[in-house]
Amino acid sequence: MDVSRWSDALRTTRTGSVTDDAPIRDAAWVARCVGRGAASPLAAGDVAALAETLQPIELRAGQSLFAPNAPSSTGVWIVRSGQVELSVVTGRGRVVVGVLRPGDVEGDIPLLLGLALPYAARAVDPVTCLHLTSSDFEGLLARHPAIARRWLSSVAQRLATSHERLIALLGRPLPAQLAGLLIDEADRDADGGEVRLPQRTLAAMLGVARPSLNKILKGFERDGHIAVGYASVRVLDTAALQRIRSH
Amino acid sequence: MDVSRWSDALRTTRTGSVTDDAPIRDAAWVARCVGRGAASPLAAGDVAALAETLQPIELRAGQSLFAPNAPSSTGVWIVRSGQVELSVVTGRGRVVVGVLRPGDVEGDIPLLLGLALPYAARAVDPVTCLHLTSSDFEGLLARHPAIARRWLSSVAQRLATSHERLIALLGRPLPAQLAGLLIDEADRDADGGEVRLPQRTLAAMLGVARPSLNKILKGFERDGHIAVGYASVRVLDTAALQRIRSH
DNA sequence: CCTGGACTGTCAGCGAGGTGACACCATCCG
DNA sequence: CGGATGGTGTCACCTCGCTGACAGTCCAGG
Repeated sequence: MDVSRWSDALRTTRTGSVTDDAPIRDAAWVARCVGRGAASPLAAGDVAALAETLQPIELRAGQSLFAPNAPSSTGVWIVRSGQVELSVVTGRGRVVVGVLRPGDVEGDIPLLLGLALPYAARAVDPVTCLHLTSSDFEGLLARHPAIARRWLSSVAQRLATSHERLIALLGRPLPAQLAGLLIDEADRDADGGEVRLPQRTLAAMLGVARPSLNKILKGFERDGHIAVGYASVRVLDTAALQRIRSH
Repeated sequence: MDVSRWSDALRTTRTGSVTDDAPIRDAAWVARCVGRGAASPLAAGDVAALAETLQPIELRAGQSLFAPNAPSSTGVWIVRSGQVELSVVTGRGRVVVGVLRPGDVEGDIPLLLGLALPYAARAVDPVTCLHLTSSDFEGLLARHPAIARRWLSSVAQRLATSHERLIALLGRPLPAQLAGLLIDEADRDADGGEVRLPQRTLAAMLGVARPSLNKILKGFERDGHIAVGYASVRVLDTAALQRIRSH
């Protein structure tokens, strides 16, 4: 069990060089990733303000970003590399709400609403995050309307994804659910089509027992739709999975 | 089957009186309902701009607001009274994504993202909506930062609700799911504790067969936790349901 | 190189929930 | 007032996925 706090994490220092442009590169990357760009382009000033406030943080595999129902907010996290698992322990075992990939944002909703998140965040593998403190985030939103507008797109996107997930889970047989999950996760993967998560986690994402999931997985593998490896699934035939997804 | 378009609906006219203050009342109501007020209070000018653009629309029970995957957006809907059901027909029957109550907003996400909604919206009972056209909505966001900020809170709230719903559904036995659903829906009800939806709809909200749901419902009724009526469930013992919800 | 911890593969038995069908009741509307 | 529509209550049968367990496999760290 990992009870480490984010404050234990290595907060990388950048005092080495006056001409270090890493902050600007990070800010530009965030500007590309968060929300839809077309709606509201960010001006140079917006990106510069981001660059000033973003703090890179490195996390080891297994380390936790925040605990469930943490009373005070820990600020806003933007994943730069690696995977972060959002999970809840319920009556019957663990449930995974989602897995953050590079470009994903977390921690802004509790700030906007003044509520605590019901789930915990844990690094699945070594992770680099960009971090905003609560006050920096509020300052950015208040002083940079373009950023606020982009953030609106970002949250809207997450809401649409969450709705799609609900639809994909409700009242569908397990093979259809799993096919949908594999398609979505493989699609979000950086290099094409590999889902690097243990079956235990995949099962928790569907709220399902691991043996049940394993049975379906092996079935897919026998039919040549996927290749199952150690803590990894590679999608070979997306079209076939799409057929299965629609029952 | 109802194939009516929203344009068929009665668009109530308000040309009768010069001193008609209904638009202002509606706008003030929207200002109270959409997003968290504390974060960003709306100025008189913001409310006035809302009042100018909000168009009241009446819908009969069963009428549809928009079809699934409608290519062009139909604008933003804010429910003033009545209930609107959001549903998808999947491989195995119908699934209800959510039910809109007074104060709920729909149709803004496709505008913000340029995507179509995968589900259909249908009035469950007679409904009054306030409607914003796409361009009016975009104008409001662009020219009124306070409204944009409030809208951000509104979308964030919906995202938090959607996450909670995922957690409440994943890997939980049906009685726990149903108890959670009844608590949430009764809580959102205007007068305390009655859920005015047919069992068919409740079943579709959980992605479950109606007989299964009926069995659990009757069990709850036998134990005195709820009273089951015609197209309605009254919650009598919230504490008992909460106990069941947590498995 | 070896050992511990985590992940995978599989099984038999069981119970929750799906299926399809049918009788009955409430409400609405002509 | 009487029929149409749609909601409720219930059943027998059967499938799917859960339970708990155990053996095999991978791999990081000492």
